[in-house]
Amino acid sequence: MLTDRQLLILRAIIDDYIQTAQPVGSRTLSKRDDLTFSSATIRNDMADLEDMGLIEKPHTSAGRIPSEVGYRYYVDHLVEKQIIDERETGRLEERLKQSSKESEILIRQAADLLSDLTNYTTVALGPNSQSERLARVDFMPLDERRGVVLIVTDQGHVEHRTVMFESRVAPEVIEETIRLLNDRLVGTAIGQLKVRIGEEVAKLQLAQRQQYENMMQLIQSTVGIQTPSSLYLGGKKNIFNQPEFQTLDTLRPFLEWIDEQERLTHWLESLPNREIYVSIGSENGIVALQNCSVITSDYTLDGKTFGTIAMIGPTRMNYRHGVQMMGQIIEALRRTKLDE
Amino acid sequence: MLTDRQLLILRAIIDDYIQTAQPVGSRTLSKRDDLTFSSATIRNDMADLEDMGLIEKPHTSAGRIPSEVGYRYYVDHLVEKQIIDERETGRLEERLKQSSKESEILIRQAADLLSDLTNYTTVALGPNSQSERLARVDFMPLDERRGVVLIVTDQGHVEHRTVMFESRVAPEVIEETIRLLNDRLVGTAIGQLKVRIGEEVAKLQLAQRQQYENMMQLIQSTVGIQTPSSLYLGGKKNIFNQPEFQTLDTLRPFLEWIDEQERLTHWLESLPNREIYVSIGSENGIVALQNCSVITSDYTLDGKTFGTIAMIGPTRMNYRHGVQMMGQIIEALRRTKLDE
DNA sequence: TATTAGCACTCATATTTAACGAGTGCTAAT
DNA sequence: ATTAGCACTCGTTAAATATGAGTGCTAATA
Repeated sequence: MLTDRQLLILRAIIDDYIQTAQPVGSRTLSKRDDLTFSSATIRNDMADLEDMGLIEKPHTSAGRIPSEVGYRYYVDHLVEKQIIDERETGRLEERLKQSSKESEILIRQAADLLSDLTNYTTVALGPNSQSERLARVDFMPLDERRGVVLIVTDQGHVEHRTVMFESRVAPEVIEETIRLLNDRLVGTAIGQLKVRIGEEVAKLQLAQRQQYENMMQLIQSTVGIQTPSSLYLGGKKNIFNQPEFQTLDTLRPFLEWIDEQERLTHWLESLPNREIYVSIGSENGIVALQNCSVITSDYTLDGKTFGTIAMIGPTRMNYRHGVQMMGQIIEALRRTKLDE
Repeated sequence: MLTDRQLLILRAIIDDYIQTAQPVGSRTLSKRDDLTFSSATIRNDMADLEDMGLIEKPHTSAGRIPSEVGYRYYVDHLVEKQIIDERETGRLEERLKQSSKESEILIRQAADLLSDLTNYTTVALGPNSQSERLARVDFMPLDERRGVVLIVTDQGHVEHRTVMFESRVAPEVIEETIRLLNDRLVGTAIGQLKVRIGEEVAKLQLAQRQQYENMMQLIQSTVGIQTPSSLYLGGKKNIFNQPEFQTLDTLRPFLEWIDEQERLTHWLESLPNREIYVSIGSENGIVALQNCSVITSDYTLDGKTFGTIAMIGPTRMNYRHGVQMMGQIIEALRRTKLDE
């Protein structure tokens, strides 16, 4: 168990280190207004904190830096649950409102806003259309042999794909197929469409089947291709200002990792669904991010579940401010109305 | 005017420097099989080449490196017009064919291929939809107050935008408006749509105008937003392997510049239309690219004018190979059929 | 018993100095 | 016209040294 003084010292070390990125020595601490003890006393406590694994020294004659365990303790015990600052949230909401009504643009704006506020890099993942429901299917012929299949979801997202016929298909067959699909499949989750179309084909009478099977299968193959959820990266440049990323050895893995859109998407999708969650250093299990911490959260837009947003900074990130800002943005997004 | 020997030496210096990234000394050159002269002789010619501004020395006791003027001379006089290697082009065509029939994906694939072949970074700009022509407009109601406007171009590109009504609009009015637009505007360049809709509104009879004006203006406002041409970046990582980008001072401006999608698009769009063009060092006028050379070219896909592709590497890039590969890729794209 | 002053010791970083060697330019010989 | 020879330049590397921030321990103090 930590004494009050040790707690005070731990907190001071982390706060100081977060600001300066330099190991913190006992003498520096003793000069702080909130620490009235001599450097020797502080040294003794520091030795204890080190024994407990909360802080460590880069080498004998340096000051101490927080260990990952230390950060964990700090985040869990010393970062007070933030209360939403109404004025600030209102201001953010206002800025979001001004940008656009399009959800896509709103998300981008939110990511940019968050990285501006914190000076860290932000990744925002849009809604995964797989879970949305079919509102309508339509088909537009382009010429004799090509056409566009349109899929509209209940959330107003539209996807389209150009298809090519093997041979000419009668317009009536197309029309009838589309009508059939609309009749039977509206309300189906997009992710299930492929299977459901297969089922519908199986249900067809033999006579119908010959007519519609080709067309249906064509559509089936197009909806099978899942469009990746939209991904947006904000404030990528910010990393250049972090002292721990001033060398290529650290910078390169980070940049290479963050540029791999697909992997990034999977990673965000695989995060456990929760409100704000902080992952410290190697906790995230990603080699390229071993010196980074991540604050993630699912967010809702206009009250509806939407996607995931993540803030990535060095392990030595300002957790207090980061968590606070993340909370504000999420709240602002939640309050933003898409229509009015 | 350059003597034959000076030409030989200039070429050797540049070839050598392109490979090693190290200043080239007279003794190194004299050991080459194609240079039979003594180091002293070479030194004399080097001094002349330096007087002419074709090469320069980083400091007194280093070898020589090519100047921008030198590279220019090299590219203009010493890089022979490449002849398309049929076998190689065929192989590239094959690899493109395998990836997809979707133009978007083909372009990405081409960019990736080009950067793999050269180890430089590639930027590809897709077609600018502004110049394509309207094939069809359609509207899909989502609910009482929202709907999706769909715009299909003659090239098969589809764009969609969600619109919100101020008040309820009768389905017949919507239908009629769409019919009107399709009747009158099919074939119009997308870039002109906004103006043309305005003209059509003006032509309406007073009675009609009251009915349709709102709806038309709503559509007008959506087509006014121009979607940016699709941009694709390939082989961004390659820059990390270039010795001239091993320091943050050089790396950072490059990465910051290349990540600015909008600026990149404008830059590519502003390039003069031509076949293969080489811009050396500061010639491109971009501060962040002052140590880079760029090989650009417009390309056609399936014979149709399509977009622009650019290859960015250090000034010390392998121009011969770069130009050759660019030629091959462009030819392969030209031959690729979109439908069959 | 808890705190603090004092001091020897450690070790990364900065500074200085010296040695090295790749490359040049010039001169004189071929 | 070409080349061998040589003094000179200057960036790079390595070793030697100095600096100083910070620690751990011990003994004095409240």
